[in-house]
Amino acid sequence: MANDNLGPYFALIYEVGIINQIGTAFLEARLPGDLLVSHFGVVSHLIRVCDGATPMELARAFQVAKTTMTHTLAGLEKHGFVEMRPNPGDKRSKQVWLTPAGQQFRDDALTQLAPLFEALGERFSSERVAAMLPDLAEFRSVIDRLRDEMK
Amino acid sequence: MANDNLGPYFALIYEVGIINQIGTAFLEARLPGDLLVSHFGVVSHLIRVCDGATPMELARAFQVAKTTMTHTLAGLEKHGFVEMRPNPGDKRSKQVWLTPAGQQFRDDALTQLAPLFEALGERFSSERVAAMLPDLAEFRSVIDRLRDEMK
DNA sequence: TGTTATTGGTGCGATGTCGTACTATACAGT
DNA sequence: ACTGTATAGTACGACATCGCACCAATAACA
Repeated sequence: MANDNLGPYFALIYEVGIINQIGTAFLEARLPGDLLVSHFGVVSHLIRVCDGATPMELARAFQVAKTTMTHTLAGLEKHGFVEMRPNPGDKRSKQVWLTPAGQQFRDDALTQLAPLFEALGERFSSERVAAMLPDLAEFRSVIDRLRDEMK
Repeated sequence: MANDNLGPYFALIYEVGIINQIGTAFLEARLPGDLLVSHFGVVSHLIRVCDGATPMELARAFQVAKTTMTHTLAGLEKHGFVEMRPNPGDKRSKQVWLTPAGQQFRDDALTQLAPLFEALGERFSSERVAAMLPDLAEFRSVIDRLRDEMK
């Protein structure tokens, strides 16, 4: 592959980086003071994917170091949004369970975010976004596997 | 807009976050020890877009805080990859100019990265990536403007 | 069963990023 | 010209993330 074809890959990395920056800043500006997108992400994952996940499962889901997830979970626990219980199937491990306060936090955040997505939807429809997702997800899956193989 | 349509937006943020994580880790693993993707990005920008850019232009291009760009540029300067000169048109400002060593750094990095993109290209063609770019760029542009308006 | 390698989680130090405050310069309105 | 406001860059402190080292528990295997 000649260097002339590298352009698109770098352009993708660039766009993804910028969107991530703006998106994170956008969301965090509408989240209660000391809560970050990472906190919101974990709570959402517990609701949408599976409650009672282990810290390692969460770290893998968000592709962050396990120490980072420990830190994020400690913050959520301090706010009383999650509860750490021992994992009945593995004494090394734990399970992360959402509390009612955690549910409430997510509901409130969604309410705060609603007007933002309202405005966004008028300029870039959710259908268009949905149409972009399969390719993005496949690309993510490809580099994810590539990463494991080159480990 | 009902909440059922929020899904795609969150999914996009999620995918973008993961791709950013994996992509950054991937690139950084192949960059000389203490150089980061942010350094590579700045040098690339100076080559591809415009040499002699001001720190603020760079900060805006990558959507990072200006203090972050100061830090990144200090690193590049310490390595002798860029040179800071006074901006002839504005005494508050500076200009960032690439040195031959900076050029060399970028060439070397691209060489290191080549096999990676080789492997990637076999599984996800640069044409497919190129096809994704217009929508991503437009989405980026939309949220960028939205951000300014809500400032 | 005993030994070794692997995995889940945490403590710790290093560092990248950010927000705030500050200085110097530029610009706008009078 | 003068005065208030905005902008470019930096210093500093706060903190999120990471890699490394470590321990406990599990898995692999002889």
